[in-house]
Amino acid sequence: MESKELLTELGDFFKIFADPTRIRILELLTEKEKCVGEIAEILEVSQSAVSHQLKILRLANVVSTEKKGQMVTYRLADEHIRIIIQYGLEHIREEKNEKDL
Amino acid sequence: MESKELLTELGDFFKIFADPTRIRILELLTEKEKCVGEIAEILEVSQSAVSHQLKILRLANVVSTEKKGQMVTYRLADEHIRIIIQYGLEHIREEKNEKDL
DNA sequence: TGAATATATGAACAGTCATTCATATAATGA
DNA sequence: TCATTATATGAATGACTGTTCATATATTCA
Repeated sequence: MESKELLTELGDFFKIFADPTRIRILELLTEKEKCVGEIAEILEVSQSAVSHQLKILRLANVVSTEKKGQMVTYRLADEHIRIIIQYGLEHIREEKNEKDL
Repeated sequence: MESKELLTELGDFFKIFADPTRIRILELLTEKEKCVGEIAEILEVSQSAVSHQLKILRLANVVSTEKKGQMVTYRLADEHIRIIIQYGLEHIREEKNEKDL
């Protein structure tokens, strides 16, 4: 059995993905890096809300940033993030299929 | 890009794992099925709190149950759950290793 | 330098959620 | 049937969190 502390950390890690705005941002970045304004426009979420969520993703080391002039580009920090999202999507798609039988 | 609705569902799915008590229960069931009382005792969480969380896991189809007399045995519903927990654990272990360099 | 654009952030508010407490339901055994 | 044991659940509460609004910071360009 893993320690309570480690499992709490694991819970915190999954918390990152447990919000519609954040996971939409991450899935969007799966395709290609994007700047804040683009993300806000594509997802139709206010610039402020996006920026707040990006900060959370940044602090969790789930995205990395690069400043180009006055714009800031965000991208996924590593391949794990992509894989976890993909696996989660597969899971709920299978769940949906099972319901349809 | 996936639909807003699907990604919100995905967020809800990850929400299941985003709580210390729930993920501790799930990780405990990774090893072997257990009844409510055992779970509460091992994790040192009140019977009521465990039962409330088990209900959430049940409704999310993440665990399944079997009643034996007055006891109710809980087990992981499918292999996906085990895999997701394992992958998440690997991720945060790697993260820890990177910090140590 | 001043205006415009891009991003970040603090405070406040509303909604969500996990635990506790008390109690209900259900099954067993005497 | 009555007491005991195992589990479930509703209400209340405190804590947490995502968005909005206003504003700050930083960069570019005229």
